[in-house]
Amino acid sequence: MTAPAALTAASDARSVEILDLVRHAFAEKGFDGASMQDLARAAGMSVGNFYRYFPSKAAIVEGLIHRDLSEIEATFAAVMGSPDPLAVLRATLAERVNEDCAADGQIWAEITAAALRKPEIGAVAQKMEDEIAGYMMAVFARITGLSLAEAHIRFRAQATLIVMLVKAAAMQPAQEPETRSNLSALILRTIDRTLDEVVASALKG
Amino acid sequence: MTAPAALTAASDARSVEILDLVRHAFAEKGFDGASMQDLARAAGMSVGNFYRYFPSKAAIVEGLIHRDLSEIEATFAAVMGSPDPLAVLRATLAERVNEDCAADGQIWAEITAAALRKPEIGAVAQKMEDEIAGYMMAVFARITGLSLAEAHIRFRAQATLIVMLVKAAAMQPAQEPETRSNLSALILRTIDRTLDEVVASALKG
DNA sequence: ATGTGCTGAATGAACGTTCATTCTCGGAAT
DNA sequence: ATTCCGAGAATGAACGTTCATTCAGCACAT
Repeated sequence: MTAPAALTAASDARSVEILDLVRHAFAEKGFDGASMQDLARAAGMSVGNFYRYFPSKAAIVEGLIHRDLSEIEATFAAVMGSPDPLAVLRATLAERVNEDCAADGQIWAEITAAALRKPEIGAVAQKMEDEIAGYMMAVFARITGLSLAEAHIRFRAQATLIVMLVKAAAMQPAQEPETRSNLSALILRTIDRTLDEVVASALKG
Repeated sequence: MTAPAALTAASDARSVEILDLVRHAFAEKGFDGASMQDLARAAGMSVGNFYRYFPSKAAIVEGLIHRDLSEIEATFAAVMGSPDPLAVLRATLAERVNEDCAADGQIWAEITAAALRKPEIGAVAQKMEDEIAGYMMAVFARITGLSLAEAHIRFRAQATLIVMLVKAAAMQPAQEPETRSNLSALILRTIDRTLDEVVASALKG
């Protein structure tokens, strides 16, 4: 039983490598715009071999989403593991909003559009956003001392808004540095206010 | 000279009709996903004739953007023309955030993605967002009594954030009605707070 | 007859996907 | 030490489809 397991593990590791190589090409040309030939070339292999790792184009998008999700999962694990989760959450969000990652924005824009268009991708993307909101609400529960269920009832909108803001910030096109930094600052202030509201609402209610 | 002008005018009117017919098909299949055959069928005409109105796919996207922009222009004209611009602006934004127009969200997602990918579309989209922000800043100048130039310096980020929030709200996927209305309410509260900040900042400084 | 507006079949390129084939190479047999 | 084997990695040509774009020809008004 070790042989097949090892094989799958090796293949999975390779898939992750391929996803990293392919990501840029996908972001640049879009879901329908990037051909399998393009993607195979980006991965440094032939078309046929490429199909051994991803049986379809949609599978690549799903792979990219899962990869992003597992990164975010790790981030939230760090947040939850820290002694001051709220501060770490704030810092993490600040970093994400301030970093000028055009590539991430491009691919998120593609995924957002594809999610609204193709139901199979929409389902995966929806699940991802739900899980992120779930992590965020878990942090809220931890901060406020409320139960997870209570936090889900009270703070779902806040969690969704924050995710939405981070996504929207990443999808913003390139601008003059000053304009951009003013906007980033305002977005961060908005996020901070929303977090303040979560804390305050818990103290009151 | 009247003949060509009339022809162009008639052709422009027809183009607008076609854009309305085509919009839905474009939103459903995306920029690369929608074929010229699809679009011609949606417009109720032959492929060849369709090319007489739009010589390329990018031209259609530009047309859609211009059409949206002129609608928004009219909306802002109404805002500026009213005796209480701030109240009308608030009401207009509330309406836009609450209306569940999945079609608009889909096409905005497509345009956002295409804008990040194709520079020619990005330029047009950027110009559109700049103009919208410009209208909003004009409203801010009117409300606060500041000069247009001063409003541009002070409130560009606020204007951009509000546009961003409205766009993001439209691009949100379908959800349970309660979740959705909670989110809409929070987004509106965030917009209102941003507008409050504009007013307050003007009183202070 | 002449001009005009429109059609939809034709064209060649490019698409996603498949598959017959070749290459690579670690270890079993000699 | 040499040969051979087989399994999985990799190839790229081929398939049927669909794409954007063009244009010869039709109907109809003048």
